[in-house]
Amino acid sequence: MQNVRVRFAPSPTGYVHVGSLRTALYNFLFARHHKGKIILRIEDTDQSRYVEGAVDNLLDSMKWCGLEFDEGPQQGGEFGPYYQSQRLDIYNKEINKLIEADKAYPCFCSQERLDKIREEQANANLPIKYDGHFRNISPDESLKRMKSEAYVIRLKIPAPGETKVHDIIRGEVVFQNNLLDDQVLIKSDGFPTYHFANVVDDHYMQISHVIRGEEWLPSTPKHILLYEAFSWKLPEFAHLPLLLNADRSKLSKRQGDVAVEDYRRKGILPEALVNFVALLGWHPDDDQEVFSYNGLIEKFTLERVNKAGAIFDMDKLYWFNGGYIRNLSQEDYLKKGLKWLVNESLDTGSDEKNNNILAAVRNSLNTFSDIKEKVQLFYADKIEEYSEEASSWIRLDDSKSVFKAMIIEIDKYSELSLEEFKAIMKDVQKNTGVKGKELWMPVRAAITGTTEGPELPTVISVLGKEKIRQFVLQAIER
RNA sequence: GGCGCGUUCGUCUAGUGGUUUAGGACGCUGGCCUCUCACGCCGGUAACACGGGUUCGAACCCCGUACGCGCUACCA
Repeated sequence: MQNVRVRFAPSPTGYVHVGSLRTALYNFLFARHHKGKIILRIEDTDQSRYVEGAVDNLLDSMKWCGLEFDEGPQQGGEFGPYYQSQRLDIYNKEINKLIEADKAYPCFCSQERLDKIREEQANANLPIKYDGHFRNISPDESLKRMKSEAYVIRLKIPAPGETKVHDIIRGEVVFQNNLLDDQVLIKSDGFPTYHFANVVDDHYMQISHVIRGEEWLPSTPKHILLYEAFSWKLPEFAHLPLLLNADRSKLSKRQGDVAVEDYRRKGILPEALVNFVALLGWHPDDDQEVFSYNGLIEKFTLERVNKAGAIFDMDKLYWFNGGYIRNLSQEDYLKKGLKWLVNESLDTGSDEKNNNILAAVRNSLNTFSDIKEKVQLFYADKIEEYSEEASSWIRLDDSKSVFKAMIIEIDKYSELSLEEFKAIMKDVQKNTGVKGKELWMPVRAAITGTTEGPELPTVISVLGKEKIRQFVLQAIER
C-alpha cells in the first residue's frame, strides 16, 4: 500500500475514553503495518466544551499507552498546525470557495424556527431535516443580511441521487441524498463544525485512510458530498464497531470506568490494556491472544476487523493484566510494586522486607491495586478475627500442642530468621509427632487468621519473632 | 418516526457451501501440583436470533421477521 497516512483526531474532553484508545490503536497499528504515518490532530472546535488541561491529559495517556505519533502538536510536521482552533483561516478560505461555487449558503434561521420545524416533522412522522428555507435566496440579499444578522453556513446537498460509501470493513453502504440534511459547516461563532473541519483537514493533511468509530457512518455521505463539492480525492473509509457496556449500550462513563487514566489508577499495565483492547473487534488469523506491540503491528489488518460491537469484559482485562504482571522481570515488578506500597503507606522501611512481601503476593495479583488487600496480613498487630476454617484448625488438640511446642522453641532464639524458623518447625515436628498439613495449617491459621495466603516461611520471616510469638499465644487462648 | 449498522457459547471471538460430533480464549467448574490460597498443568460446561427459500448439501448465499445498537445538534 502506497503512502499510508492516517490520523487520530480526538476532541479534548478531559480524559481518553477506551473506545478512543482503540481507535487510536488501530490507526497506529495500521500505519506502522504499512510503514505509513500517523498524525494526531486536536479537534477543538467546540468552544463551549473547552476543558482546561485536557490536551496534556490526552498526550499523557497516549504516551503511557505507548502510542507514538509522527506528526502532531508535540512533534510538529509540515501539515500543521495540528490544533483545529489554529486553522480557522484555512476553513474561512475554503468555505468562501464553496459559497462562490453555490455549493454552500448562509442560513439565518433562528434556533426557535429550527426547533419548531423539527417538532412539526416529528409530529407528522416525517424524516427530521432542515427545510432548506434559505437555500435559494439571492447572493445580494445574503450579503446584506450577513452584515447585520447571525448566520451559519450550510452545505447544499444535491437533492436527487444517492451517495455510496465504500467501507473497508462493511462494504458498500448506500444513502439517498434527499434524506440528507443540509449540514451546518460553519457555526454562528465562526468556528467550523466537525464535518467541515474534518474533511478540510483530512484533505490538506493528505490522509489516505479515515479509520474511526461506527457512529460516524451515517454522516459519511455528507463528508463524501463535501469532498465532491471541492473536487477532492476521497480517502478510504473504515468504520470500527462500537465498544459496549454489559447491557450492549454504547460504552459510557455512567456504567463504570471508561477512561484510560482510570485503568492506570487501578494498576493495569499499559501493555495489558493495549493487548486487551486490540482484541475487542479484531482477531488475528490464528489463535494467538497475547501480543506485544510488534506482534500486533505485524498481524494487524483492517480486513480482519469485526462488524459487531464488543462488550468491554473486565474479567478478561484482569486476566491479561495478571499475566503481564507475572511476566515482568523480577526487578521491574519490584520497582512497580514498591510504588504501590509507598502510595498505600505500606512501606516497611526495609528493602528486604518490601521485596519479600511483594514477591510473596505476586502470583495472586490481577492488578497492582490488589496489593493493598493481599499484603494486609504482613502488617497486622494482632489477629482481629479468624476465618471459620482457621478457627477449626486452631481448636484441634494437635494444634494446641504444636503451638505450645512452638513457644518453647521460639523462646530459645532472640531473632527469627528463615533458617531458624525452619529449625524450629523441625523440632516441633519431632517433639509433637505432628507433621505435614496438620503441622503447617494450624500455624498458618494462627499467624494469619485464615487458611490461605503466601508461603509460610516468607510470612514468618517478614513478621519476625515478637509477632509470631504473640500470635501463637493468642491462638493457644482460643 | 426516519435512515443506517449489526446478530455464533454468559463474554471476546474462529469460521467465507461439504475438512464441523461448530474451534480457541475469559468466566464458571472437576482434577493434579501443594501447608493453604494463588500460579501452572490437564479435563468439563456452554452458541450458529427466528421463519422461509436456493442447493445433493448452509453458521456460511438470498428474502422476510424479531431484537439490539448508532445517527437523526450551530457536540464531536
